[in-house]
Amino acid sequence: MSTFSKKLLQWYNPNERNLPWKQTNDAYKIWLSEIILQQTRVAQGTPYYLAFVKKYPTISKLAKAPLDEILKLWEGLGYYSRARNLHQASIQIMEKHNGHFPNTYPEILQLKGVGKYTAAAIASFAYGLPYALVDGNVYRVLARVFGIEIPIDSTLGKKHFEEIAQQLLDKDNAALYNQAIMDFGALVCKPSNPLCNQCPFSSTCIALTQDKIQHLPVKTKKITKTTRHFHYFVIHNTAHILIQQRMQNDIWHGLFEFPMIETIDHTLPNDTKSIFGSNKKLSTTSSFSFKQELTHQTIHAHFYEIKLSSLPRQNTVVIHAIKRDLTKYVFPKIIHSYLQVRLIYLT
DNA sequence: AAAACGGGGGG
DNA sequence: CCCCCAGTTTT
Repeated sequence: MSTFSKKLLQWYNPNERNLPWKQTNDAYKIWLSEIILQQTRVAQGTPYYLAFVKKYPTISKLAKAPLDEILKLWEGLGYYSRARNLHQASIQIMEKHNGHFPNTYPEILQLKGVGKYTAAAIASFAYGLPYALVDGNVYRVLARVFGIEIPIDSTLGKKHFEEIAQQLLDKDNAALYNQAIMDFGALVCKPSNPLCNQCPFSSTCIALTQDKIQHLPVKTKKITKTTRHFHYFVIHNTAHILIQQRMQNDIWHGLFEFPMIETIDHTLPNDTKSIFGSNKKLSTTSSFSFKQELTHQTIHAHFYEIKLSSLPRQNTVVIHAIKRDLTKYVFPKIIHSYLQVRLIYLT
């Protein structure tokens, strides 16, 4: 066992986080937790994990559930393809593995939504298999302790970190080691203001001794943010309201929204009014605007409430939703925010 | 190899 | 305002 592993496990013993998914050896629950926690903070994911385990205690229950129901429980968590993959993978397991969660790394890796990180996590946590996982914590801890300056978002960097991680792994205690390095990254070797005075590696840490903590790990890609304006037409009569489902190749695939147009700024095109003919209630300025910050874009949503005596016909795209049933549909956060404020006035 | 994919928290 | 979070899939 490497000195690094030894020190890490010594730190872990009295300092480990007590998290719900650590209390089980059930590969299904571990898988569930790992999918939920992808690019998601523990505090944000935990209530979703508890809700999913409660509603779908077994792989079979999850596989039998309709996708809509799973998406509804996922609502608000983001990266909704994770919920679709979760559903697909559960069916995969029922059909190809006879309902038993696969217990080898290559088989686990085949599951939809499971990449190298998640496969290593499940393989080690559920079955004690000797696969070192590499997540954001691992990149940070290794980059700092060993002073690795290869960019973590490069192909070469990823490969390099995976090799180092696998080398350092305590293969007889893979689960413990993998848990330990993540807890250590989350509690001590934090992205900003790491607790170097409590760190067992402080005497040898390259980042600390060479004052490179802010500089490590190295990332090269810069995020470009675009601004988008969505104009939503909240068209309703006494009992119904028009909604439609978002298509793929854009954010919020499969989620619902109101009929809309997208423009380059906050103003509605002049000809928009003609779409609604003589309707006087459509103002060219919205009554309600909400902003949503995403990683790669800023979404401005403008809502125009239009009450009609009779609604345009339903078609393959637009659905006449019953107002009272509106909460059964899955909406993006920004629509949800709007509905929280306005639903009571619309019904 | 790069871009897309949500939402929230921290500095 | 920018970065990060128990990353994976698509382009």
